[in-house]
Amino acid sequence: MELSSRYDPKEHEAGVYQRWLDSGAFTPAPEPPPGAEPFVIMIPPPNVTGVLHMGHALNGTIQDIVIRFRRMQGYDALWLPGTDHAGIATQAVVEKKLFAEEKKTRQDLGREAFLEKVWEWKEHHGNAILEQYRRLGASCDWTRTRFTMDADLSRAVRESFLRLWEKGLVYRGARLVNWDCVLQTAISDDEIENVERKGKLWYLRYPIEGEWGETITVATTRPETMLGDTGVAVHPDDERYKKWIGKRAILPFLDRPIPIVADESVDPSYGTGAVKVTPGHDPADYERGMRHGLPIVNVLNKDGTINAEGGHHFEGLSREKAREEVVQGLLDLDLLEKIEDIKHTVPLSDRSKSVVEPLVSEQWFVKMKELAEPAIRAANDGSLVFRPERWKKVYLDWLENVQDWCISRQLWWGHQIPIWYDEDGVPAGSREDLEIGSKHPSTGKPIVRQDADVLDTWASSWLWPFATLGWPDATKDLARFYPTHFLSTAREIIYLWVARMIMAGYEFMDELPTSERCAFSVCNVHATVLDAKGKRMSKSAGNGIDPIDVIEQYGADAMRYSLMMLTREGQDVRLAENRFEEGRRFTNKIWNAARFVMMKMGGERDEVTSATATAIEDRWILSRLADTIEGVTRELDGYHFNDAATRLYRFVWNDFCDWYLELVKSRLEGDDASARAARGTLARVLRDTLALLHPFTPFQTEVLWDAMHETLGQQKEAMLVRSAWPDGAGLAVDADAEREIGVLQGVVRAVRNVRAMTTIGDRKPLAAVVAAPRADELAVIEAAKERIAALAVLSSLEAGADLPRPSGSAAAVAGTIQVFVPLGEDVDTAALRDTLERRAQKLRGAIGGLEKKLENEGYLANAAPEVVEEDRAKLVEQREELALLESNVAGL
RNA sequence: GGGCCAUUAGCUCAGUUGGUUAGAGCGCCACGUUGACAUCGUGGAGGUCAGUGGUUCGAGUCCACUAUGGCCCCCCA
Repeated sequence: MELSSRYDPKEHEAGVYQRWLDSGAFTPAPEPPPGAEPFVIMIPPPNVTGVLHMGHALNGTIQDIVIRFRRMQGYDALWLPGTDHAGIATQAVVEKKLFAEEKKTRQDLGREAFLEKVWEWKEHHGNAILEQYRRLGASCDWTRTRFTMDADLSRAVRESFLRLWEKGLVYRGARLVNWDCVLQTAISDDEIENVERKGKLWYLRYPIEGEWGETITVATTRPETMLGDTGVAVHPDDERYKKWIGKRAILPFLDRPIPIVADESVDPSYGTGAVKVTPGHDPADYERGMRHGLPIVNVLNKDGTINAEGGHHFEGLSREKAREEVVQGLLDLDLLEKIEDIKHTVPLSDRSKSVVEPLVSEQWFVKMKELAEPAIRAANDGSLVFRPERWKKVYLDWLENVQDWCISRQLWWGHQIPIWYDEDGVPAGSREDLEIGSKHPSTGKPIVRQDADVLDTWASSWLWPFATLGWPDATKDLARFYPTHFLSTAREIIYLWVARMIMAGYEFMDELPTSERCAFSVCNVHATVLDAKGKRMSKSAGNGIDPIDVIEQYGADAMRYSLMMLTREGQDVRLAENRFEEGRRFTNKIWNAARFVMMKMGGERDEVTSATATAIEDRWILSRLADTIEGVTRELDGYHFNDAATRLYRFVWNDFCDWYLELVKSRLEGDDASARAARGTLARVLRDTLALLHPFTPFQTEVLWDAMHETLGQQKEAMLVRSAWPDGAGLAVDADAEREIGVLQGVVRAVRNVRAMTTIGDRKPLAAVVAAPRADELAVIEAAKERIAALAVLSSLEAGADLPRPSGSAAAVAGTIQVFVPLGEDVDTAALRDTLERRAQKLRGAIGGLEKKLENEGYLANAAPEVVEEDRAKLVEQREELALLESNVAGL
């Protein structure tokens, strides 16, 4: 195979991905291989309306690395993909489209026809984001792709709802909920964003009944809600108002007498110390109203306009208009005491960005307290581990204070609540659809309607880990792949999704032993991707980087590698587009190193192991490889992606390319034993390196894997995606080799150092003299003479224990070794002296510090003996080095 | 009000249980390269580790407080 000198991802990515698909590499074998443990990841299902953003790219890369690593390790690995129907978001998209194209609303079409439109949209556009995951290289089992509105998942949703209903954990009640007036649905607390805004505090005067001219002043940020007031509350100990407790105020405009009650919850120091009580439109007032038996008056229509309860003056006005009118009206009646400018937080709906109105309405709720208990236990007993660990606290705080979950939504797109009513409104839950007119199962009266609401989207996604495997049926997949092992997600949905999945696992997988019901055992909370200025990337801010653009420009592998180099353990990352250069440079480096190895494979080669290798550089690189395999495996086992990526980077670039390839080049020409061993070593290192890199850069390594087998004339046992993770067989860490190459590197660097400090230049061959007083080091240098000469560009190398410095030479120091290099006529010795003197000065500082430390009795008494020993040895070395440096300066 | 995270080289970030002359990549400077790679090689300059105080023989690392930036929860009618 001819490989171009640059790696061009576009040339390969699509083809490689297709070959993976064709080979079924991502799909677990029908029967698990003997002894293979399952390893399962469930993708956080993106919204069907979604477009891949950097967060997806990051999280997709993390999951793909884990699943590819486990697959190569021999696990029965499954990464199950899918999408979420995303009730509000999807309905909004289709409604918008419908209006833009046909000027129709969903009501114009009616429920059934509208839902057809949504399905139509889903069939056309619903797979876009999954296609984008493929571009990333995601090794999902696409044959198991699920959608939360699929028939089987819908059945699971219905089953779970009815089980909770039958257990009494689902109830219907009139409750204060957060109402989105634009989308006209209830939304949960978790879908609200509180935003600080400038606002006003209006002081309203309410006349006291039967006390001519007396008023009580209340302060409010929402004057229009006074139309729904059913009381005024003051603190029981507030001297100013004690006299009014038990009396009634008269609500302006409506002339409704409302009681003045005493309530501990009122803060006498805020506002006037008197609070209007609007149980229909304020959560705190709702509580107060309940305590004092105050009636609930709802003055808002579902679209946020004032209803008949608000009186004929205001009926039909929008919230904003009503506010103006109320204020003006009070002004006219001289009942507006004053207006203050304040800052306060306003609840906005995540979806519509409109101000959320608390209002009382009939909704379905799930009792959460009981469900939360096992989920709390799971985190405490280690069944569920968070990475980073600190998210455990966030998770527990929420669960320990969890509120009942408002699970109904007034939408059309979603799982309709499986409750039917007879003519008296008696509900019946049913797993099968009940026909209108059929008999109610308990009352026997005709069924007249199904509950019109649908369930919150999370009511399906909390079942994701097992509903996707066939639950409630006892399928083979469910038995084989549940519980799952690794979940990676964004921090925003720890409450919304993560906690609920854990709860659902314990609640619905009750046939399993408790210890196996935790839906997943590791929850990885990945980094948030910020832009170069440290702002969150978001569509609305327009500061996002499109991963597909990055893939087009840099390649998927480069993007993946860059992301792994940049993000560490969930620490937020600032990302500018040029950050992807790093990954591109690295993938190109790998490409060219592999290309070089293959070019040199033109002759015989021998199998080489740490035990059979003789050449020092072969022993060394095999030692480095052994260490790298061990390290990368350990880091990936611990989900330390950044550390694993960094180790690979160092190994490939520094050890292999910068040193090993340079050292081995000259041996590759002939066909002698040395050349055969060199080729064997290269082949071994390349094979294992490609395998280690594969989870990070899957496309490129697969291409090179192919090319390598072709070049080596080997029968390929499998595509890389299905090949075994390197086990280090025949490799061992070789401390002697590492030390010896260290000596060699020191001498080479010393020569390069002199060249760089002078104007000698890198190409002029030099006759170097090396003084190495230590016998072991001298032996290494003698043995590696030719290699050192090649790397340092030397015409000759004379080495001895105590060689004198040739006149007219400069010296560089590597530990106790001195390297003398002849200086040309034109070398500026003064500048050289300055540089050396600066180094000597730095070293003197270090030595001074060490000396002081070693004279310190406290240190000697308290520090670990080996630490002290190390410092002593270091001091000796540094003194020697300094002495050498000083003599060099003097000898210039 | 409560909590979490960050602050280390011009930029983006490492620095594992307290003990190296505090590191990497980019950028910068110098030198080099028609045989794997200019998406390259070699070397160099550049940091009072946000501040103050404490614990300790010893603090980038542990504790307290402060400052700046960011995030989350609960609240004020």
